[in-house]
Formats: sequence, structure tokens, C-alpha cells
Amino acid sequence: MAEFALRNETRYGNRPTMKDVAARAGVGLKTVSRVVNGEPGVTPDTERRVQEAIEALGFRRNDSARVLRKGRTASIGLVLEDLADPFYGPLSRAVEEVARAHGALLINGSSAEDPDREQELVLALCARRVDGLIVIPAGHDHRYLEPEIKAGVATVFVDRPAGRIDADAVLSDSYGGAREGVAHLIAHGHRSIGFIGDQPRIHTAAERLRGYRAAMADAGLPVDERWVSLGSTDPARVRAAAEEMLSGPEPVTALFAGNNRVTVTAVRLLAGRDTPIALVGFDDIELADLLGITVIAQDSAALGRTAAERLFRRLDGVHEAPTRVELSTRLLARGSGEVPPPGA
Amino acid sequence: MAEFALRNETRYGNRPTMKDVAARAGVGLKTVSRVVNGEPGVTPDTERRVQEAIEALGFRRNDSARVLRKGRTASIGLVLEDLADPFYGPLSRAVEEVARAHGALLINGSSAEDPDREQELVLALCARRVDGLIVIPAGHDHRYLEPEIKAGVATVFVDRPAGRIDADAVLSDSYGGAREGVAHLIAHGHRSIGFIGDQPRIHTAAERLRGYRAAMADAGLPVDERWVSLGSTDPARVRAAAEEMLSGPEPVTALFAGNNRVTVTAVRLLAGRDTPIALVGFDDIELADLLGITVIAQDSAALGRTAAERLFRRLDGVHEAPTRVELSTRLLARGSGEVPPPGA
DNA sequence: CCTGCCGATGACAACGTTGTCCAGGCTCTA
DNA sequence: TAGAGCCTGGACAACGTTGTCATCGGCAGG
Repeated sequence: MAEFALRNETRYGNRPTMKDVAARAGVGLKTVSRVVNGEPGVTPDTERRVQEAIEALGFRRNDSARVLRKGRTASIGLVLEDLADPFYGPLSRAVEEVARAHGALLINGSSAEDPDREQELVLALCARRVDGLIVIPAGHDHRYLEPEIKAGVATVFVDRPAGRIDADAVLSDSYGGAREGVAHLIAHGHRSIGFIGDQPRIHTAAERLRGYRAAMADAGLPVDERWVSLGSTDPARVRAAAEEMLSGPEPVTALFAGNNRVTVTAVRLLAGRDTPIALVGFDDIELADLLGITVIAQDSAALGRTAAERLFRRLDGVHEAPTRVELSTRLLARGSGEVPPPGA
Repeated sequence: MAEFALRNETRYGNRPTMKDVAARAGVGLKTVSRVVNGEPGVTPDTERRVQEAIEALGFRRNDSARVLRKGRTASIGLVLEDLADPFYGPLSRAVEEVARAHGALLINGSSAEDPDREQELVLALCARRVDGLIVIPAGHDHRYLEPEIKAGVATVFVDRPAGRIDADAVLSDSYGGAREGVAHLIAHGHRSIGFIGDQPRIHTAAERLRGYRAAMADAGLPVDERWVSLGSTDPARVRAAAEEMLSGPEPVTALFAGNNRVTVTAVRLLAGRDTPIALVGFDDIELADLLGITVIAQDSAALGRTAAERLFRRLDGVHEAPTRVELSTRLLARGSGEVPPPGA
């Protein structure tokens, strides 16, 4: 496990300190501190002299020292899976918005869906003494966080629950959403429906598959196991899986895509075919309205906002048992999900 | 200007320190430090005892104190305009990737295109003593950064140059890209081409407009000022501007969209019309291939990577004059830009 | 057996800030 | 006019870590 090591070759280019400012202004150290922090008890004249010295020296308070002294860093950590995934943009932005409202900075990093990297990142953030953590977990065992949580690091999991510890979680209703989406396809006459999802160890992928099975069972439809494919969301894999379901003796007439990456690949694939295949995807996609893609939309901004608000509530000292919140999803019918099966 | 204030109500839940570990292991403070940092000169037996104490207490080194002592924070700041804009996802991810390779963490925030907020954020990051800064500037006067840069905070601007100071910048060739895109439309027979862009005070917007004018001039075509509209990228404004250009006595037969947000709105608008209008947009968009949108693509990941690499080169002590790098763009012809004018 | 050396270990100061507490000078009142 | 009380300003310790330097014990060589 690589280390986030500090280098010790160089030091700051000798930044001025409060001591320097004090010397220049001809006042005591603590007086400078008072001025910098807007504390009362400084004559206007003294304050002016100090301000001038600050200006002249280009002094900027060293928050590292401040943090060391005060114990709080006014920063929170956000660990997500991939900054470049459009799903996380609004989420991350919502978190930042809330953090800003609470005067906190955001430190973030991506786990790239690798549990080791997630742990490495989280612990690096804890070493920085972030006040709180928002984590989209990649791993399934978060017991390594126990000492941190006990020590007071507020922690909220988003999009997927924590593994083997009891912690706050803010999720989308993957099960319900998938169930609704598949039921939608069934309602339009489909009886053989394929499901292509992410790796089964990912909680949302498993939940969505569960929703698929539930919808099929609700309708009394059997599920041929060749219709179900979980695995990486690599386009080649998804494409191969879809092609297999669409060919053979008993091809599916509709596809349910387990997340946005799968949906994109499916759309590309289906665009190249002559017979129309129905498609419903989990997650909304930009321009999906123009392409007429029916999706189960989750509100990723609300996910982030809810998680961040919960985090700050905890930081404000609210003590309650960890809770799990599930935000509901919305079916957006745009055409691709309303295609009837051939011959219907 | 709001302050990123530390709260002082509570302290950490009393985390164990090296002193505690030392006491428990029955060794000196410095020995613990040595073990934690993997320094040589510790007997295997002593090391084991210390490790056990660390484990038992759940000790985690306090990097704030470490930073205070060592002078380097091993973190860099990234200030961008909007985390939710898909253009910045890959950029931000690329920066993170490079930072990670150098063992640094990323602290980031959005300016929301507001110069005051940009300054506030940048200075908050400087107070945290980030080692370096990557900034997508919203403002046009960055003299406030001079003391910081002088004090050794490496700074690289991305996407837009710095204002009123001499600093590194990594840009896309907005001028050349727009010129190529407009020339492409001209080559397909268009003579009246509309340009809809972002606010003129934004450098890239101005450069792209300059490219537009250059291409028109190259072809000896006059520019009717009603064909040019700069302003907010709010969909309503863009829509209104486009509709005005497309109606009236002398409607344009093609549109050049100044950035991804404008392109999206334009695509929506044009999708609702019966007569085809040619469109070229600056910035690529996901699924643009399926929609057949011709774009001038910039490599936002390369932008971020290049900037971050430059930053770390400076942090590694390389001293050279600030430079400006311009990355070239690529025209991706997908259909919408190859539509001929009506009657051609 | 003594000297010198080396490797392991710990004592101590310093990093830059803030909280506590005290000193000195002022005003106000009895 | 003296004492009480207030306001301003500064000295000092502490936060948790790391760099410097001294110490201690053992071991090899004389």
C-alpha cells in the first residue's frame, strides 16, 4: 500500500508568521492573533498598525498550526469511485455546496473501485484529521474505520452501504427502481427480458438484479439464467453479453441495463440493429431525452446533499443511532422502454 | 467574503498520540516516531512492541502536526468552475491521478464562475498550506496570488490564463479550434453562420469568437452582427438567441456552439425543427456520436494531466520562466456539421 | 581489563497558532 | 483622592510531531 508521504527536501519559502507581523507592528504576538481572528479587545489604532504589517509582509495565517491547536480542521473527505463518471459530478457538487455552507473544505479522491485504494485514501484523510467522511465504498469490510468513528470522525456512506460495521448510509432504492423498470417492460408485453449489470459484489448491482427477479416473479414469468449477466462494465464485455442474449434460439425482446455505463453501450449496440429491442436503463444520462431512452433516474445531487446534511448534523453534535435512508427513483418513459415485442 | 472558519466547540474524541503509544509500549516517544515512519535503528523486538501498542490503541499519526513540523503538506488544491460540468470530470480525475502518483492529496472546490468565490477559495487553500494550486480562473485579476507564489506555492492555471500576473497556463487552442470548426461549415457551403457563446469576459469564449471571425474573414465572408451572441449559457438565453438567428429575413443556415452547454441546448432546439440546420459544437459530449453531432473536441484529461505534471515539476524544484502551453483540438465530423445549406 | 566505537534509544527544542492568565493604565465613583 | 472595575496588551504553555544531539550498553581490539 503506497503511502501519502510528506517530502522533506524543502520548506516553505519562509513565510512570515504572526511573530514577524507582531515585530513589524510593534505589538505582542497575541494581539496579532486577535486582529487576524477578529476578536474584540484591540484599539482601532493598534488594529490598523497590525493590518498594515500583515499587508506589507503578505502574511497568511497557517491553518495547519491552527488545526493542531484547535482540534478541528473544518474539512471533510469525500471518497468516490471515479470523478469522471457523470453520475458523481452532481453528487460531488452537492456535497461541496453543503460543505461550503458549513464553512468546510472538501478533500477528495477516487478509489477506482479498488478496496485497498479506498482504505488507503480513507486513512490518509483520517490522518489529516478531516472532521467527517463521505464514502462511496468499494470494499465490503469497513471495520478498519472503527477506531476512527470511535474517535469522533463522522462517517456517512453513500450509494452503497458499509460492510460489517453499523454506519449511516444514504442510498437509492435500487431494488424498487429496477423492479419498476422491469415491470414497465412486462407491462408493454415483454416476457423474455435480459438483465446486464455490474459486478455482483457491488451492492447496487445485486439489489437491481433482485428487483429484476422480483418483477419477473410478480408477473409469473420464468427467468432463463442466460438472460442474466453480471460483470465488469467494460464496453466489450457488455456488448458480448448483450449480443449473446439477442441471438440464439430464444432471444430476449427487451434489455434492462444495470447502470449508466451499461446503458450507453447498449444504446450504441441497439442503434446498429434493424429489429427494435426495448431498453430501460438504470441512471439517467445527459441527452437521453433526445435519444428517447427510458430510464430509472436517481437523483444523485439529492444523494450527495442528504449525505452531507446528515454528516454535518452529526458534526453539530446530534447523537442518534446510524440510519439508512433510501431515496426513491423515478421512471422516465421516453420511448425505448415502450417498444413492444416483435409480433405484438 | 465568508470565512472558512474552524469551530472550536469540540475537540477530537481524544485520539491517542505517540506519547500514549510510547507509554503503553514502554519506550520513548521518538522510538514510536521512528517505527511509524519506518526509520532505521529500531530492534525488531522493540518494533513489535510498538506495533502492538499502535494496534491496541488505534493510533493514527496526526498529519496536521507533521505538516507543521515538516513544512510540506503533500496536498494540492484544485479550483474549478463547476464539478458537475462533465467537461471537468476527466480533467479533475487526471489531476488526481497525477497527484496520487506523487503521493499528494487533492483538495478542491468550485468557484461557480464567481471571482470573489475563486479568491476566497484560493486563499483558504493557501492558508492550509497546500504545496501547489491548479486553478481554472473565474476572475481576471490574480495579483492577490503574488505573495503566495513568491512564498513558494506552485501555481498553474488551466483552461484560461491568469490575469495581470505572469504564471503557467495550460490551455486548449480555442482560437484554432473554433476557426477550424467554422471553416468546416464554410467548406460545406454555408455562408451565414451563427455563433452562440459564453460570456465575453471569459477568455475561451472570446478566443472562440475570434476564431469564428477569422474563419469568416479567411473565406471573405461578411459577419452580420446579429449572427453573434455572447452571454450566459442558460438554456433559455441560448434558445432565444438561436431562435432569433434562425428566423427573421436573413436566417443563418448553420450554428457554431461555443461550448458543451450551448451545444446541448442547440441540439434540443434543432431536434424540434423540420428544416435541417448545420451545427458544430465546441467540446465533445457523451453520446454525441450516436446523435451525430460534429464537434471540436478538446482533451480535458490531457489538460489536467499536463497542468498537474507541470505543477509537480515545479514542486520538484525546477525553476524556469512561466510558460503557456496550448493543446490542439480535434474536429470530429459526425453528421451535424456536414449538413449542406438548404437549396445547395 | 581498559579504550574506543557503534547501534539503539530517549530527552529536548522547535514548528505557528490559540487559550489562559496576569499586568498596567485608564475611568468612574464614593 | 483612593479603590474598584474595565479595557488593552503581552507572556507563557500547550497542541502532536520531527530533527538534533546526548546517553547508554555491549563488543572488539589492544
